[in-house]
Amino acid sequence: MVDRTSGVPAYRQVADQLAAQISTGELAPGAPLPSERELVDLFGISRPMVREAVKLLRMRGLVDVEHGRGAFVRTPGQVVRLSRNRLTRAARSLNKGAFLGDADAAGFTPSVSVRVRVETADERVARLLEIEPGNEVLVRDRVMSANGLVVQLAVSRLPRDVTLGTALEEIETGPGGAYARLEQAGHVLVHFDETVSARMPSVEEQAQLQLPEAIPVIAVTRVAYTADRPVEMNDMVLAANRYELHYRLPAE
Amino acid sequence: MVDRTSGVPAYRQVADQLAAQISTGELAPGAPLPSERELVDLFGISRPMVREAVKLLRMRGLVDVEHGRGAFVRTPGQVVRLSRNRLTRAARSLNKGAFLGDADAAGFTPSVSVRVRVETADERVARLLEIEPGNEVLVRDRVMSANGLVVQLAVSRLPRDVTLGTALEEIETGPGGAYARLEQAGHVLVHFDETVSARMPSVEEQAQLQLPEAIPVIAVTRVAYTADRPVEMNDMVLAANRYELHYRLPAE
DNA sequence: GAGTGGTCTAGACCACCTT
DNA sequence: AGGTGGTCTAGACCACTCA
Repeated sequence: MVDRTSGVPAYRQVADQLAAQISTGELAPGAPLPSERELVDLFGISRPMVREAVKLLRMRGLVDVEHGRGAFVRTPGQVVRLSRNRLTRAARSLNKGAFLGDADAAGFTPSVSVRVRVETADERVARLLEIEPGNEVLVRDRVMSANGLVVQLAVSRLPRDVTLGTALEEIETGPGGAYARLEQAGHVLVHFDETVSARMPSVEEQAQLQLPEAIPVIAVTRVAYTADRPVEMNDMVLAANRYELHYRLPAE
Repeated sequence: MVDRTSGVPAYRQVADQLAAQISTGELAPGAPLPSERELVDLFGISRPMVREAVKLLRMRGLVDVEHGRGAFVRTPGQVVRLSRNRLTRAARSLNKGAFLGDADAAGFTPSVSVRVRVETADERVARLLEIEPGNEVLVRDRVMSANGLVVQLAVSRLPRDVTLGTALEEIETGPGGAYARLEQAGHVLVHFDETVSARMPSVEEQAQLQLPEAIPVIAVTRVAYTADRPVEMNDMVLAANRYELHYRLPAE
């Protein structure tokens, strides 16, 4: 029953009580919440207010609702740690690209679908690749899956003059991946810049990554540099409930 | 007016139409949405359904609602880029710690409130610091503000044997910050490990960081290592609408 | 005081899942 | 068939903001 004198909205009281039961384990992961009609009777409030309470729990990521079945305490998924320092040449030469390498390490069956196209650089792309807006860039649009589940989206862009006449314009870049082809073409990589941010997914990303509610995405933009200039940028989008990023920094 | 035959819920149609107007700029950042009663008349649906539509826009981060005033298109804030490679010794010796250094770079007035206490290590802390669970750790709990606004939470923990009898147990660690004191005490830092993840904030974090709706936090756990062993771990929580992290990785 | 969003009721019917 | 959640109505009153 809710306390009508406290000034706290009834639906918040219900949400808080259920949240407390979840955090104590009284409602364990996977366990069903009482049905909405049951909560109506239990707390003596109307169904719209019960639904408001459940919606709060959904937004906090505590509960998943299945139409026709019920509401269930969310079970935390397993997090994969991505070591970003794996981009180094030694590690690269061993495998066919960063993602397939991670697959070996984490023990899942990877698959990648690639689309290749040519675009003209917009303001942001031009700035990151240090070229003129409107210049041609090769775009490699990739959807990475693990065990059939989409887990990562990546779009990489390269100045067209770097890719012309190389396997980088093909679907299959060959052994060692895109970076190997770049170095083969004389573009020796010196360092990478990675910019990491987080945000809520767009509706398209949420659908593609099959994200539960209240799960943000990690957006990583990586730029690969030779001694002279940037030769590739890569926009990655990862489900934050499945990934964490790991960096090792020297104290120098 | 909504299309009753499409099968798409009325509140979604309203949300999508408003979202479209926002993305085209017809409703510019800062502009007020029509009031709920106006939307009732405009679309011919009930107020609960109008509110459902507006709630969707809030959850997508498109709109901020102010009680008694109205709903307004959200204005994107300015993002501060944190260069993580600034932890290197050369950069460190120039300033009084990472946060105060960032303040200089970004041109804001910083302030830090610190609380110091002693705890016993739980399972996670023990694992990261490579000590026994139950061992004493010194905890430095910090709230960082810029221009009076809380922008960062940080909790760092150090094995007690490292801090005993040093300024690390004081509120003020002195010039160069905590890392300078560590090295002064003979703990020469060799490298840092940073693990980056993202999630929705807890209710406390949301309040403390004054986060708008639908803004995740970036959680960074940094561990500082000497040649022998870890000597500090630092759990940082950043508002994802205000920060991005930048890492530079050598291609080796 | 008039307008705004916030809370709340008591229903109705639909869509989905299970047995 | 009988349970679940999803959509929807037509009201009411409260809390906040601004002129």
